[in-house]
Amino acid sequence: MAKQADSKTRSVRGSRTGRPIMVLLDLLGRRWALRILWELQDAPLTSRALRSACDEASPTVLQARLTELREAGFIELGEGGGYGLTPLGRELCQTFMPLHRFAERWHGKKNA
Amino acid sequence: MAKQADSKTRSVRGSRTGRPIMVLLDLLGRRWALRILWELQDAPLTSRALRSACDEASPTVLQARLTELREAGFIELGEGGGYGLTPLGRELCQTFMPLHRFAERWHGKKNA
DNA sequence: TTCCTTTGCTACATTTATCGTAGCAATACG
DNA sequence: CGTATTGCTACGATAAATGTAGCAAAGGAA
Repeated sequence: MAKQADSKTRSVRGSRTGRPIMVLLDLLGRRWALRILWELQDAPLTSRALRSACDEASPTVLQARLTELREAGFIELGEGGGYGLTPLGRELCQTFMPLHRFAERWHGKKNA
Repeated sequence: MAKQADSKTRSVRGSRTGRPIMVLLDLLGRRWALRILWELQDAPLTSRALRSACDEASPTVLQARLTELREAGFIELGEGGGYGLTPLGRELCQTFMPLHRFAERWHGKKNA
């Protein structure tokens, strides 16, 4: 019931050095990855609720990102269903929290 | 000598709400976007040096990201050539700095 | 001038990623 | 049984990224 691309054979894509920061930047630089983490900050969401939160992004990509982020240890699938951040994932999101304030100021400057 | 896609007609892609944070997450969630900002942190780089720093990514995408990040006001093309962060871009990078430490710890936990 | 190098940037064909719609199996309720 | 959820997948169409090659402009030498 799973495809679950082999994380050993799958190349890192865009980061041939293997340096952790590059691997991370590459992983987070995929479509919807940052957004997914962002949407899970407040509370766990079911796959379908997450899809709604992400502007009805196609389930194909969402599922792909979900699998990747799960393999990375940032999110997990709860027992009663629904995706949530792991402690590690929560740490990661803390790093991006200031981004919100930045985005607001940035938007202001653009329309200045 | 430029194409410079019209930033008024181009849709936001993946963020139909228009909320600044979503626009930002979408912009940064494109291939090589985060990496480019990261590589420019230390010092300005020429387009070719940047390409080398980014594992020889294709100049097509790099040029696309460069244009987008420039329109966003995060980077700029210096007079004597070479791309560098704007003050705003530097602020943005400050947000991602802690990511480096996180990446190291993350890599450690993965191979635990 | 001519030659050589480097700059930012582009063309084009191929490959990969994502989209959008539909639907599956499993589970749970009635 | 039906009906509604859950996570997840198939598949054809479209958009994005790759890899190789090359352009025009600018700056040195000679």
